[in-house]
Amino acid sequence: MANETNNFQELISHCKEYGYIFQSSELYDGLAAVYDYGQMGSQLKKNIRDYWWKSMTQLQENIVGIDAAIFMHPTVWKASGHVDSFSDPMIDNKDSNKRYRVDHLIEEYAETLDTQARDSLIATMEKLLAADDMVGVKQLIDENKIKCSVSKTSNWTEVRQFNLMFDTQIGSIAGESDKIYLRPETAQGIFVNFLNVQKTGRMKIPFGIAQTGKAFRNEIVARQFIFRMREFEQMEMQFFIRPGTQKQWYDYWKEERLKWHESLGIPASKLRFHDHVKLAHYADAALDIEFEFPFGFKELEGIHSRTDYDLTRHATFSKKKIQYFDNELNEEGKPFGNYTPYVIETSVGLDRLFLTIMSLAYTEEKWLKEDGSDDSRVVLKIPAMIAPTKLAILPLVKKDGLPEIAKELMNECKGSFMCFYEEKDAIGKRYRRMDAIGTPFCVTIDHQTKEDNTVTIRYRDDMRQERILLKDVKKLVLEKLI
RNA sequence: GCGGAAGUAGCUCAUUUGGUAGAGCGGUAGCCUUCCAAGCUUCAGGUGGCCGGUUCGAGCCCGGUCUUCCGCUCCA
Repeated sequence: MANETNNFQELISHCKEYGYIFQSSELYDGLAAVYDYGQMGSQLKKNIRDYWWKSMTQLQENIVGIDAAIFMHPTVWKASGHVDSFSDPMIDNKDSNKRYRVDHLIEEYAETLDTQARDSLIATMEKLLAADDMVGVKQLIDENKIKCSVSKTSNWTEVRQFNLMFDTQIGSIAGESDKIYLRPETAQGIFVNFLNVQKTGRMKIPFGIAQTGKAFRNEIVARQFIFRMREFEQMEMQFFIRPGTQKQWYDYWKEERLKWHESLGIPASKLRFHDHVKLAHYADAALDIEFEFPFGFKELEGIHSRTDYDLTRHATFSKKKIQYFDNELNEEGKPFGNYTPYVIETSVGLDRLFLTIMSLAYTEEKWLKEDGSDDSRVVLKIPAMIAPTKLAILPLVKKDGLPEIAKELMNECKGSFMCFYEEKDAIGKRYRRMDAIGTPFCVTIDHQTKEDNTVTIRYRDDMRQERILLKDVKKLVLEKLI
């Protein structure tokens, strides 16, 4: 095509206009950083999820899937480290508008004091933080006249606790003991089920457990459309391995996952690895697979070498033994024996992958018609394999028996893939509508169909048309969906 | 969370000092039967984001609030 453009703002509008994504509760002016998937979007999202699920379970002989609940025992999040490290007390300076983590602010100030005063201050701070005494922490800042490094003033807001986990109550009596969290990651559902799956599935290491599902984070700033939402869906797999082999498996999954993204039609030039410099508390290696979004290279999937951190922590907190007996023989001819498996995690953001697919698919095309006038279209070049609607069935006119033939074809195909029937408006207009929602194939039944049982199939991406036998339509579409 | 900007029909936008809110596209129903949106006719969409204030009168002025965008901050 002569002219193609790709614009993020246009994409967002398009997603709404054609039923892909709506803002949550839009009727009530919306809810920040929460979005709903519409009639087209939910199907595309499902198709992406299904593709992932198939490639991670059905096509893998040593990976099985589970579906753990969102609600989990509160101690899970103590064991995982989220209760302690997922919340930060913050304070803002009203003059410079600079925000500080309170502990960092006080520690920085403490560095300027002599040893004795410093240790005393830090100890006081830690005591107050441990007791969640935010008023006391604020007093401590005031008493020490700690100043902002930018504005040099002590004009502070109150200390506020930003816990990234949402909580709610379970049971009929509200109280601290009933507080449960909405999971901030799906991974823990797999770790706490490690023994269940390993034993009932008679799994042998190395093996993996896959899962897709919602997770929730109370992000302070959530932006960039569905890139960072408060409620989002993860597709992740935890791969359990023998200690010492983590480097090898980390490298294996890193390459496998990159290849997988490329299999979805994502160009290699728009994907890259980004190694984490600062590692999370549980990891001994971590990287992101980044995609070049319209707003820059950002994380699409994380690959983490989580060591035995999670299983060990759950063993400690639950006071249960979480180990695996490895019957395979080592170099000395003896079984590897009992150990706590190491874990390689692959975790994709389904919503981010959705955004990736859409930002690649969204295309505005302009060209000159034969008579010299302008023509244009907006087309979603979603890979046929995951497109929400696969085939549009269009009688050229709505009389002369053409709709009857079309409906017969509809009945033949709709059991095998998503079809769309439309008999209104000029054929060109209908093609444009199908372009806009990303339907890869359109079949038009015309008067010639009645004579020789052929139809026109029209391809979305290049608008090419060819004449095929009516009876071959279903087979041809099915072939193109692989 | 802070600062800046914005919010009028599904979309893109008008409404020149405050005086009854319009158009194009899109949608609907029909005509026409045409293989790439373009003809004709019909109809339906807005308490001007929401709440309050000033005023005889507010889409327009003021305050608050919600949402979005940009920058900062944050993102175990």
